[in-house]
Amino acid sequence: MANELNTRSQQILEAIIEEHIATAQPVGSRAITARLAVRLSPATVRNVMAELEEQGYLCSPHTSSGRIPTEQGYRFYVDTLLRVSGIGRRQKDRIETEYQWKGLQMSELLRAASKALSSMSSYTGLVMLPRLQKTIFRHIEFVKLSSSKVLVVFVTQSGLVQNKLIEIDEDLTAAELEQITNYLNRTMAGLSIQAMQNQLLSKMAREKALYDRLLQRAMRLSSAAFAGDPEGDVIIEGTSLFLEQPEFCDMERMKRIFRAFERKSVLFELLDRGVQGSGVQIIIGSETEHSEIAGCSLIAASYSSRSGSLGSLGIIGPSRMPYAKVVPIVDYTATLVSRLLDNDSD
Amino acid sequence: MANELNTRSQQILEAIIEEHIATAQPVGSRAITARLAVRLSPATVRNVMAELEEQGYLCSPHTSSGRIPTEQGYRFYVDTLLRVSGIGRRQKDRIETEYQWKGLQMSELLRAASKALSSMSSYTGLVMLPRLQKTIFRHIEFVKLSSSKVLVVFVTQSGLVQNKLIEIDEDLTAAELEQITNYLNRTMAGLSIQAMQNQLLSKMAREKALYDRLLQRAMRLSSAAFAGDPEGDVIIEGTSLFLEQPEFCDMERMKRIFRAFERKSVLFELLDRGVQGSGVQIIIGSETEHSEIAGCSLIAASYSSRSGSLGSLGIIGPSRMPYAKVVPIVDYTATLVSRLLDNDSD
DNA sequence: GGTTAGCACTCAGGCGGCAAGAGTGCTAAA
DNA sequence: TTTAGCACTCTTGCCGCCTGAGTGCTAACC
Repeated sequence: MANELNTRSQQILEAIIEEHIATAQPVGSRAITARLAVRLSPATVRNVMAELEEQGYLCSPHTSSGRIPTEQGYRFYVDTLLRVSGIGRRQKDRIETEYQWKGLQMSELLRAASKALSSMSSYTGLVMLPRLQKTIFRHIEFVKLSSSKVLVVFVTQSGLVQNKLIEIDEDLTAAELEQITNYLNRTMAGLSIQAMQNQLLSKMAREKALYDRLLQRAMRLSSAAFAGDPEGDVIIEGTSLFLEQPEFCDMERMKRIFRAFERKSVLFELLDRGVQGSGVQIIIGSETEHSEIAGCSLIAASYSSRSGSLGSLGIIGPSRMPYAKVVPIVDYTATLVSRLLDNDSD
Repeated sequence: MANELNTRSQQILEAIIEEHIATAQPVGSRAITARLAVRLSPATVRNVMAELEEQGYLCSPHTSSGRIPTEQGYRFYVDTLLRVSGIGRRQKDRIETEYQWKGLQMSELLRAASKALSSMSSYTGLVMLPRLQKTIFRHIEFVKLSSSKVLVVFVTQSGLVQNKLIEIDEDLTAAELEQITNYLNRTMAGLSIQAMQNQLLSKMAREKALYDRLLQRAMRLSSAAFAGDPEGDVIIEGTSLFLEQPEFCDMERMKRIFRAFERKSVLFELLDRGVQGSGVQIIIGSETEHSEIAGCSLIAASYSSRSGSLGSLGIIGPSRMPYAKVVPIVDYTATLVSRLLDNDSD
């Protein structure tokens, strides 16, 4: 099978996909002739469509209805036909002015980003919280709440604030806590949480009978503080927009999707894939490898701060999605978030 | 119109409502005769049903289909027919063992409660976060992040941890911050956040030209810290369960409900009504005064800690809801949460 | 007077047939 | 290689029909 598509086939495929994106209906040969720059008869278009179906780019829901793109079709479209322009000035302005970005804590900033993604794109916005493990330690503080409870607050380089309640079995004076605080802040600043944990553990192992009682306590306290990094969280906004999509009028499918949203782990895993890569990543349909969200696509881009890549954000919607419109939104939001986090981290 | 219902009418109304709750279908006279303890003919039941319709407790979707309860019907059922038993041992055990309740911070605890409510009831679980204003101040801590940024962490009596980033225009040394911290913790402990704010404001006004420069700074810093209590948040779990309800097969309605969930303010307002009251409150249909969630009912109970009522929690679902099963779940969860918060606050 | 049997009536929902419309595949001509 | 023409397919909406569930009413019954 000659898998090369000539220019005309590509143009027709593009027209079909864009028409389908616009109408959500199977598209017939006639509609394409109207869309195409060159003048072609429906019959010719039909011949090409038959080829495209042969080659797996299209399929028809039943004999004699129009064609709809397959996943392979979308993939080809996204990879080679899609021309992504930069984001428009007006959209850029809208993102920047419609949301309050300044003076937010990281978690609020990320929520605002998710909302912005959703409302700008009319799809569901997703932002994964940074994996704590990978973030850079900046500051720790212990707040004694009672004789057996201590609140640990730590702040990462990029401004993520995490707090955790830990139980202690021995009473510590405020002065001792302060000493421990100072020790940790002095020795651990600049390390990633992961490196810090490793260091703490190895120190504890190495110096089992730790001569310095205070140090010993510091070790124990802080390793308790960092134990159990909560599994990745995802901020989801605009789920109701999913219900707007005509292709999800099937309640059963809708239920599966919403259940996946609730569990979040699926979405986290998908977004996590986008963290490494640069630029906008597009995952189409079964490429997600999760049948719950069959027929959905995810557009993701990673955001970072000076200290490196932190996580990724994006949107999820039906595979029939106006990629040309949506990709710049995701792209710009990611860079905006990165920029804001950089500003915040000093 | 003699609005008094005699015993038999009540029994029949009860049977109709319970049958409808079980089947989600309009119920006919025949089905009722089977359900009823006393032996009655369908014709008799029909007569009574006609009366009940006359009086506004029932209505029929169209001539010659069974009857369904009106809101007034549900209201009567809930007020006078419903016999709520205590929670069963098995359910109690399930709530307590299926979730990790110990050693959680308040926000995690409340999320666990929302999940538990949802999974126990098979409806959507709701928990409102305490209004910060009403909670009792316990401890404040300032963490200096840079020359212009300070992280304020404060803890309430019941263990709610709140942090906020504030910008400062003058540099403060660590020692100064500590002095301010100590001052605030000493003078403000035990006050409600609201009282504290008032006190701060009045102090600032009274002593405009404050002689003590440090005190002046303390005032400014802390009033910035407490400014802008975020409007009430609600933890929602199990929204996908809403899709399971046969009465919401209508996409339009579903969309409206999900939009309300996203905005949260509607739910917060409803839960807030439940804060004052004691015991379980039931809000049915249009009593919610929000058309977006027409046909829904909310079951709520307030939770509290030693320092007083904090907020409320509950579930939301279609008005056709097994109240007898659901009310004890909400009730028990509220007392469980209250108990756990009490344990935590020492 | 309350209760019941009987009966006519109503209405939703399912099913089959029918026509229209959209779209295809194929063939033959340009 | 493209196109016009044509037969064919399949969905969709519509109409009418029937069935079943359920009602309201009336008249008989206890």
